[in-house]
Amino acid sequence: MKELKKHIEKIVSLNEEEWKVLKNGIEKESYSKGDLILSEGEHCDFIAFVQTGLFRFYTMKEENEKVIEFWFPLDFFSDYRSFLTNTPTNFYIEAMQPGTIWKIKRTYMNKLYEESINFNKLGRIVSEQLFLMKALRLDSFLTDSPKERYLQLLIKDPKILQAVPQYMIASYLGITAESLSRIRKRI
Amino acid sequence: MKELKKHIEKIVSLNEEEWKVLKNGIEKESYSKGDLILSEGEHCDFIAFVQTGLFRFYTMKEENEKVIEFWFPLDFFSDYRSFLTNTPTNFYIEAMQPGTIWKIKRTYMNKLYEESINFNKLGRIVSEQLFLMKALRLDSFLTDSPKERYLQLLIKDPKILQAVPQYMIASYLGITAESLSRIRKRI
DNA sequence: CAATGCAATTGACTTTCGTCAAGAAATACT
DNA sequence: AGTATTTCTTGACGAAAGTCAATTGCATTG
Repeated sequence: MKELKKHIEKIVSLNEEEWKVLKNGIEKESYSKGDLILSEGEHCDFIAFVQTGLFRFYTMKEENEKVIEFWFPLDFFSDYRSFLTNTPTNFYIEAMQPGTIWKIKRTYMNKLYEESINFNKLGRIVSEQLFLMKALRLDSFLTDSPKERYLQLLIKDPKILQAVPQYMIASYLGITAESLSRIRKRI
Repeated sequence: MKELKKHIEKIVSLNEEEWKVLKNGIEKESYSKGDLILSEGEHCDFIAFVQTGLFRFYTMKEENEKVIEFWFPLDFFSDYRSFLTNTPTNFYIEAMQPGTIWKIKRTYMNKLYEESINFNKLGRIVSEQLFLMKALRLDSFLTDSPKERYLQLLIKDPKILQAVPQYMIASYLGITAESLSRIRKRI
C-alpha cells in the first residue's frame, strides 16, 4: 500500500482521517498470467492501481484483438468509460503477468466525492491525467503515419517494447503485425 | 449567460454565493469568421463555453491542416493539454463563423478549486466528459476503418456534416479529402 | 536434443490510401 | 447574371497497408 499512498500524495495531500476513510474502500487483488479482470458485457465498477504486473486493455473486432492500452506498475486504470457511464463494456482487461492491484469501487468513490474537497480534487486530477493520455494518443493518429507513431513509441515508451510482444504493439499502433514488421525493416 | 448557467446546473448545483464567485471570473468574447482564438506558441490559459458560433481546433503538419475537433453551441472547450500543463500549444482555435463565448481563466479556475467542493466536482465532471469524448474517438481509430468512421459520423454527428466543409471532415477522420470523396462514392 | 508452440518475418497479391494535377460543381461576390 | 473563389470530384500513378499462406526464428519442455 506504500506505493499507492505515495502516489496519491503526489496528487493531493490527504489528512489522517481522509486517508483512513479512503483505505477502508480499497482492497487488494492478485492475478495470475492470463486472468481476465474484466470481460465484455460486464460493468466496470472500479478504479485500480497497479502494484506489480502488466495489464492490457483490449477489445475484439471480428476475431481480432485490438489493444487499446497497456498498464504498468504505478498506473491508475479502469475501463473509465464503463465506470463513468455505468454501462456494460465491450472490452477486456487481462493480466499479462502475475500481478497485484488495489481496487476501489465506484459506489465507494461516489461516497468519497460527497465527503471532501480533496477526494474531488483527486478524482479531477486523475481524470485530467487520463484525458491527457488519450488526447496525445488521438493526436498522433490524426497527424502521424504508422511509421512515425512507431518511432515515437521507441523514444517515449521503450518499456512497452521490452515487455510486450510485437503483434500487440502493432495493434496498439492501429496496424497489423505484418505491417509493423515491414515498417521495422524499412528503418 | 442563461445557457451557461443552465448547462452548469446540469452538472453541479451551485448556491447563490458560489454562482456569484464563478460569475466574477467569467467574461464574454465575440469573434468574427476566421478569427484565431489561440495560435501555435501561445499558452491556452482558459476554458470556454460556446454561446453561439462554430469553432475548430486544428494543427499544422507540413503545410497541412489537421482538424482535431469541432465545437458547437453548449460545448465546453479549451486546448486542455496546454491549459493543464501550462505549456505552449502546437494548435490553433479558429472561429469558423461569427460567434460568442464565455471564458474563464486558469488562474481563476485554480482559485475556485481551492474554495469549494462543488467547483472541484464541476472540474472533475468536465474532465470526465472531455476524457470520454477523446476515448471514444481513439477507440474508433484503433478498431475501425476510415469508411466505418465516416459511417458512424453520419449517424452520431450529422450536425458536423451539415456545418463543415468535407475536406475538414476528411481531416477530422484522419484521411485526405480525396480519400473521403472516394469513400462516399463507394457507398 | 528433438519436438512443440508461439512469434516474427517474408512473399504474393489485393485493396486502399496518398499525391499531384486537372476539371467540375457549388458558393460567394460585384 | 457573370465572374471569382472555394470546394469537391476524378484520373493516373506510386506507396503503403491488409490478407493469406508459408517459412523462419526462438523459447519452452518433455
